[in-house]
Amino acid sequence: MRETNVAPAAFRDTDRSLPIALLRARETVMQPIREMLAKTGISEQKWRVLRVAEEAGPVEQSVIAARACLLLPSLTRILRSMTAEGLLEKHADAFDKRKSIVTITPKGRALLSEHADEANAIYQQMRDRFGADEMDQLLDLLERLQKTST
Amino acid sequence: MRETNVAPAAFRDTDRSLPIALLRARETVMQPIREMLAKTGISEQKWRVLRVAEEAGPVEQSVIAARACLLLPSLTRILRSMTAEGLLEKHADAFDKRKSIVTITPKGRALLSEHADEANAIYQQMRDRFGADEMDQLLDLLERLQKTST
DNA sequence: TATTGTTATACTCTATAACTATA
DNA sequence: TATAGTTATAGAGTATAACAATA
Repeated sequence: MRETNVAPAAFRDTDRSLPIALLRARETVMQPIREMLAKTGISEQKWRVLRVAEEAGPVEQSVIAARACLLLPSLTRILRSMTAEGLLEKHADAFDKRKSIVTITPKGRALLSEHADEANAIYQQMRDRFGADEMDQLLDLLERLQKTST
Repeated sequence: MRETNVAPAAFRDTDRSLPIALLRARETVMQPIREMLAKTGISEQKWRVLRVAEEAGPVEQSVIAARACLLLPSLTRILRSMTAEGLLEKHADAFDKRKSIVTITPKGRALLSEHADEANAIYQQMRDRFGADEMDQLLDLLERLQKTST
């Protein structure tokens, strides 16, 4: 199946290592986005939380943590500062008081809106360079990977 | 071009956001690998450095930093502990004394070899679930993305 | 002057465990 | 007993700037 060369460790090239390839691709893709976020003063993680909160509507924290790829203790801290900034609101779930439901505020939405054009322009430029078909294929495959792994 | 809905922020679904999709995919893919690395006691970052050092042969630190997706100050610290552990060696470049060349040691190779089978088995299982064609397509697309972005 | 790598620093995230309160 | 989230803590990475040595 795999060819075992004279080299002691029989690994694929790192370009064909899925975790490494995903990381490198993400670093590349994030570069222009980081420049944009630097201007907003908001961190990558907070940006993800905002995106997820806007998309998911009022949801419990665990859902946000999972979808924004953050651990709950990290999210607790992040939410503390984001609610203080007025970007999000938290309130206890009426049916299960253990849960706290997070909702994006108008100010949070406004922050997203302010940068929507620039963010979409960055995406569009990447799509143009990479190719629209390739971009769609890549996103499809990433989505399918998630589904098979669940 | 893009449709502006009633919703204030006109963003794609986060599933179709390339940075978020890449991050989620990576988190999923890393799960079994993290379990493996936990047993070795080596961190994700060190594992990447080892993989890159083995693949690239003796190279200067900047190359390792770029290929392992680490900043130079982080790499400096990581290399300090990895050379102390005897996994890597560093020596000044003969032609350009500013550069320091990093080389993997037999002990470093041995560490990789010890886990090659398990790592490859994890990869194979993922490939079986996801589909061999899909996996190849995904890796091809990620590689092409890197090239167009350079 | 520019480049390679180191050091210093402040901030943030990660990972884990122990804890509170609800269920 | 189990679950949702918080707190505490240790370790590590990020990001930036200032620096030393070399080119």
